[in-house]
Amino acid sequence: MNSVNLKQLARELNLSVSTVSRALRDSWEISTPTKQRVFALAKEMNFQPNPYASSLRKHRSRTIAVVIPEVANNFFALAIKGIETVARAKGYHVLIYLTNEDVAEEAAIASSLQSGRVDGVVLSLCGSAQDTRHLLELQQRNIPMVFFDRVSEGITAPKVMTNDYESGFVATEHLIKSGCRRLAHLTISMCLSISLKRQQGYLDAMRRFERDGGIIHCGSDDEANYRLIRELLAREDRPDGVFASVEKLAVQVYHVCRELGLRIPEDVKVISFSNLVTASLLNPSLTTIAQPAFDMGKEAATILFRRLEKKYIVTPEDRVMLPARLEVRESTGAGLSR
Amino acid sequence: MNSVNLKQLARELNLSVSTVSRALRDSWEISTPTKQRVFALAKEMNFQPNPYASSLRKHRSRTIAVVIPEVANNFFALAIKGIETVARAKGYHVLIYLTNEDVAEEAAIASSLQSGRVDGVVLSLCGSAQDTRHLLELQQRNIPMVFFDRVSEGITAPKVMTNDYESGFVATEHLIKSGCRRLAHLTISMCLSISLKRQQGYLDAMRRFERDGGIIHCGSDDEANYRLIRELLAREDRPDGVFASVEKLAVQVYHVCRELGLRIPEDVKVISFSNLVTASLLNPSLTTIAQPAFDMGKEAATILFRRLEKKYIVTPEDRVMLPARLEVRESTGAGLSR
DNA sequence: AAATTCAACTACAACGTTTTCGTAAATAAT
DNA sequence: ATTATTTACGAAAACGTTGTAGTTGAATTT
Repeated sequence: MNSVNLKQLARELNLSVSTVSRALRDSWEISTPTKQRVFALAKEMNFQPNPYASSLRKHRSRTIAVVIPEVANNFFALAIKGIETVARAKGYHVLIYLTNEDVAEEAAIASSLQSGRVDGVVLSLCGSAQDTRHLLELQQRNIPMVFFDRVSEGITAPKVMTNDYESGFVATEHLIKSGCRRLAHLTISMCLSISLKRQQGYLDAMRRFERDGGIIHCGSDDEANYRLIRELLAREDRPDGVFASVEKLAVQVYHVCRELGLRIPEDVKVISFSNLVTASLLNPSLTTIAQPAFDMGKEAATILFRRLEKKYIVTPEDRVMLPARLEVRESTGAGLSR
Repeated sequence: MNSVNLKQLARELNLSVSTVSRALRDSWEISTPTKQRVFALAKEMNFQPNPYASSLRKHRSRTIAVVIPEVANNFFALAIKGIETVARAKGYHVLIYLTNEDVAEEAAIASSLQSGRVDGVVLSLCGSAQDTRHLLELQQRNIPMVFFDRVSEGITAPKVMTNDYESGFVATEHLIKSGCRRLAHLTISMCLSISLKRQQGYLDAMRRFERDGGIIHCGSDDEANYRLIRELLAREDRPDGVFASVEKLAVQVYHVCRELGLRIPEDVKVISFSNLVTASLLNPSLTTIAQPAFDMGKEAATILFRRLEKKYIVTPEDRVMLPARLEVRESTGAGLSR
């Protein structure tokens, strides 16, 4: 426990508690010599104001929450880094909550955040069935929220996202232009707007270039996903191009291809949304759509702080779009020389 | 703001604030019918106790801090997941702080934690020069700490670590038995005990098997590291076996080898401490020493909570050792068939 | 019948800050 | 010289919860 408090400082200095408090906040009501005495003693006694007393009194915690589906994923890890960087620069603290892609956990977390523990929330939705009541309740408590990447269309709040539709289109187009005839799209959720947009980009590109192909609906169970992908690639009429909406699925495609003896890119071309640092070192290197994860985190946090400082008014159509980048590599046929 | 509080509940129920408080904590002093009335109304009004008032009064925040060098790294990401899992199960909240491998930032964070904001800290040291005064100060404030992976030898606190010396020895031995004659060890810090232990394992294995080789001291500047590694591998008498102490450096070895046209494992064999999920998919797949990151996080958090519940007495030599696993893959010559 | 115990509640202070409202002395304005 | 203003501080009331120390009225014991 930190036991040095204002009262002790005040006693030692023959001042009142309020004077010491004001002096420490550099109030103009306090004379310079007094301030100096207070600062000196506070430093000497290593005074640290009790954040809970302060939060209680001021109704502000200088703390935000980050709610994400998982952390062992370079995208979210980088986003956290972006958020934490901005937050610490602003003197805020960052609480982290993992939903593990489970809407029930997400709801429990949202509910616990109604207590006023945090001044605001940065979040990315989980992929399981989206009932957003728990988030609406948070919003009704006037706790500002900012979404990033996996946004909710049903909630009026700032959203930081990538150009998912275009990226889905471009990814598909790239597969087609690399010579694929039968495609498959591996998606992670039918509830997330980003998934639907990527999927729509895929479908539109397919129609535009008159190709065939289906959509495989994967979930959060890795083993089930593996079986689905294996089944897909073991079929007689297997696709010769696979577009994975998240890197986890692309990794599984690689494993399945190894197991089935399929060559990438000769037999199957692969492209994926991904922020893997090792994409270029994979065998073969993986063509990716890389999102600016760190910047998305930074941007989301920046918007949140602007809201907290009341310098920001939320409009219904309030979104920032940070574009993803296509990085062409061997898995779609580039530089086949080995 | 959450404006429904005990006072409002009490007024509504014609009870005193203290009775409502006790009823909600299910005290035996309150009759069952009263409790039921209180519970019912609390639920109806969606009452959430103010955590800051409670923390102020009880001198306990039900919050812990996790202080780590970085998050965009599978080891730390998994450790966070382990910590968060245990913490949430215990009803605790997790604050996250990134030191970015900078001891000054680490000190600033430690200092801010002296305020009593958290009940305890789980931490892994940064790799830059270790002056641990800031941590000792935290300890003097009676804030329990538990180290994991990058522990401090100078501080009496529980430590969760891997068998770094043995792993360093085994990794080196594995390179030697794979046919390497000239080795090199890439280390990240001369201040971290884990680095020194891995290095000592390397040195002892070298002496034991009578091989030559040096140690390259890398830092936190990626570009400088790249130059160091490039210089090492461009030399006439370059090593034919490289043991990287962290995955970041192994990835750079791969890049340098590409650039220089060196073949792995034919020209250079590579082994690294790493938790990369894609280790087996790299070109060639990377032989790793994998640490049980998730379990280390869980274990560290578990110990911390035992301390917080006073069910734990710290002894000077208080450490849990979770063994790392050697995963042999192509980068050290296994299964050369492609 | 008086004293004791007990069950079920209430009053109030405390936790450490911040903020509102004063107030005394010093200075300036009239 | 009197009043107004300014400067520099203090007293006390919040913030919402919890713990200690009562206070009832009823049940039990003596």
